[in-house]
Amino acid sequence: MAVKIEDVARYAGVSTATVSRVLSGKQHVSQELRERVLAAIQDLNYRPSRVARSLRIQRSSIIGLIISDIQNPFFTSIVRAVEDVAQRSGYSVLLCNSDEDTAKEMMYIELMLAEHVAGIIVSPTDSESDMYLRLLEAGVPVVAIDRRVESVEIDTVINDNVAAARRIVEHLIDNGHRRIGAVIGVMQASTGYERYRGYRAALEAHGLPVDENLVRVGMPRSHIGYTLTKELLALENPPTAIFTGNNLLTVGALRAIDELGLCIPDNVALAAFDEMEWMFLIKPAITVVAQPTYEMGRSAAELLMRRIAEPDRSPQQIVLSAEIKFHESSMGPNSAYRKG
Amino acid sequence: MAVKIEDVARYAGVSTATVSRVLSGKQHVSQELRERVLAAIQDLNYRPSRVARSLRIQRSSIIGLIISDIQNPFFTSIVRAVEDVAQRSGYSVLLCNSDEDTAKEMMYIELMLAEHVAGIIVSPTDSESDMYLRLLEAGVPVVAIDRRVESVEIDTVINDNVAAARRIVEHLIDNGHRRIGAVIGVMQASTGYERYRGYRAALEAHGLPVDENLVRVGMPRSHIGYTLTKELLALENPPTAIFTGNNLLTVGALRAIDELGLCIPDNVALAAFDEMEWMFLIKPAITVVAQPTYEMGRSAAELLMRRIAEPDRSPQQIVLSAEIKFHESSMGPNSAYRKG
DNA sequence: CTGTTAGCGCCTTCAG
DNA sequence: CTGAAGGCGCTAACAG
Repeated sequence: MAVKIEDVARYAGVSTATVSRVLSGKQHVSQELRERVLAAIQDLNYRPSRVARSLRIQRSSIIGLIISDIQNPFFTSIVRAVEDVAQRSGYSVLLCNSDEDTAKEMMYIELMLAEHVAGIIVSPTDSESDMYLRLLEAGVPVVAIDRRVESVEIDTVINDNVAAARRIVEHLIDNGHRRIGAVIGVMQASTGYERYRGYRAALEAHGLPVDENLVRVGMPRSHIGYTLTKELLALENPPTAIFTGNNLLTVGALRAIDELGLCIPDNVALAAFDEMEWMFLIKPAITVVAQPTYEMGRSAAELLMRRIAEPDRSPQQIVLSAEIKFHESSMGPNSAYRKG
Repeated sequence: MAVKIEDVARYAGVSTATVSRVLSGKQHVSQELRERVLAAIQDLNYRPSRVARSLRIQRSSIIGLIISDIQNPFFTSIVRAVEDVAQRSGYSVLLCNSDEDTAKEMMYIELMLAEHVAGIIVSPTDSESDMYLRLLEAGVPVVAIDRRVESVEIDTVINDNVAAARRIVEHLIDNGHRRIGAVIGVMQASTGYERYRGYRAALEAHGLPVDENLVRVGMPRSHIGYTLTKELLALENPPTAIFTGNNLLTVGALRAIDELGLCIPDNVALAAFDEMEWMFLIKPAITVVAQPTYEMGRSAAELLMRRIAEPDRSPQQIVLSAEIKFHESSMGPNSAYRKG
């Protein structure tokens, strides 16, 4: 091992500068020398040290990605998208899980600065932190994803949760539902609150009353979804349709409905925020909001690449819209979907 | 920006060596100087460059993780586990998706060597490649995860697929099933083949015939699972139970069963390899093999840490066993689960 | 215990 | 178009 640029230069009978120039391809090198160098690289199986390069040019070929938890299916697509884009542009991805912990997130940011990363994509834990200001001052391109940062103007890519929730609830309304329940995530995360707002907006736009008794809020865990759904369906006058605002809540809702021996959508319709479309695969009768998570990651990564290439542009906010998916047949009046 | 060790040294009135020693904590520094240095670090907000350090010591604080696809739920837990362990030991994780593509995997390995990573965890695409031999020769610790490498003796952490598949099929047999179908992943990946072997072993151990007509093999995609399951259930003499060897295949199988209006487990029992236990959450009547994916990742990462600390030990194979999960009620002697 | 010094491997002016 | 030479920021001998 340890074949370095100097070895290649000596082997090819040129200077290290020439080898470097051939490698970068930025400057002209005579045909002959170029070939000799290329041959030498081949012969010696030379692999330029990215570490040395990073030190020299004061920037690594790594981009940092900070999310709250890779085990959250929502983020896996984002990670994948970021990796795809990064790879295509010659960058690698350093992955960190912040667990919604501000201190951890700060630590990781410090780490990335120490690694001289070319840029950072972060799903911010704290919308008010001044951490991001310091990052910008450090001159590192940063893109926020999925959530807004209030304290600083920063490049951001988010999903239009309000509109998506509104559209899916309107879809239920269009199919004749008048009593629509909601099982949604706690409101402290902006996403939960925004989806609740979308739900309300849909009802109000259609002149339907908002019955707070039909709205159940809880931590996004499947057993919570199960309990809340059972509560809704046990009401004297239960909803004919339920909107679930989160993947895990949907899992629980499905179990509850199954257990009660009810059919979807004949006995009760279900419309869900579903990052993975897994629920949809299993029960096509469910209407889902397919969040453009991959798109979000791609968009964020591409924006970051642009910022790395040309910094000092004014920050940009990209708002993506989600897609509603459902089986035509399963929502019509004569749906044949049966329970076994 | 750009506050370096020299600045700290000057500010504290010491040499860079002293600062370095304080930082590493490896050597003794007088109380007074140590405090002056610490204060200087604080005052100047000094952040040591990991890049320079990596170049100097010829090894970065990064470990590489190569999996086929982070979007595969099986790998997300592994990634998370690796990240947890790495972080605890002061390392970061460089994540790469090989997409089961040998060329891509090789490229990533090259990349990691260029980044001077401290070690690599890889889910090998090709069990016969000599790529890993070259890695070992390069002196970089490597741990294979989830799949074996045949060509080289290498540290490995895998799941006992044969035993797990066998046990879950035996569980079906214990509950009275005699005609058990299998929907499993293609055999080129060691996991698919091993699960098939486990299936056979269970049948043979109980003196049951292996009817190859009841074994369907395909790519691990949900629509394939759907088709294969439909095929099985359309047989003149269909199986009373089905073993699915992969998460996505299970998704498809569930849809097929649902669509045919069949109940689990009354009409047809389902036993599945299920990394996420999602199927289980949705339909508790399914018996699942809960693979210890997080454990696998943790185990692999810890092994790697050990190898980084003390290389030149003879390779080790760690085989983890999976856990069978099912609802007592649905499997008990009086349960509807029993056949006939 | 502390300071001096010589690189780690590469890029990039600056001369030629 | 090419080569020589000086760091990038840090660590690890080696002296003192």
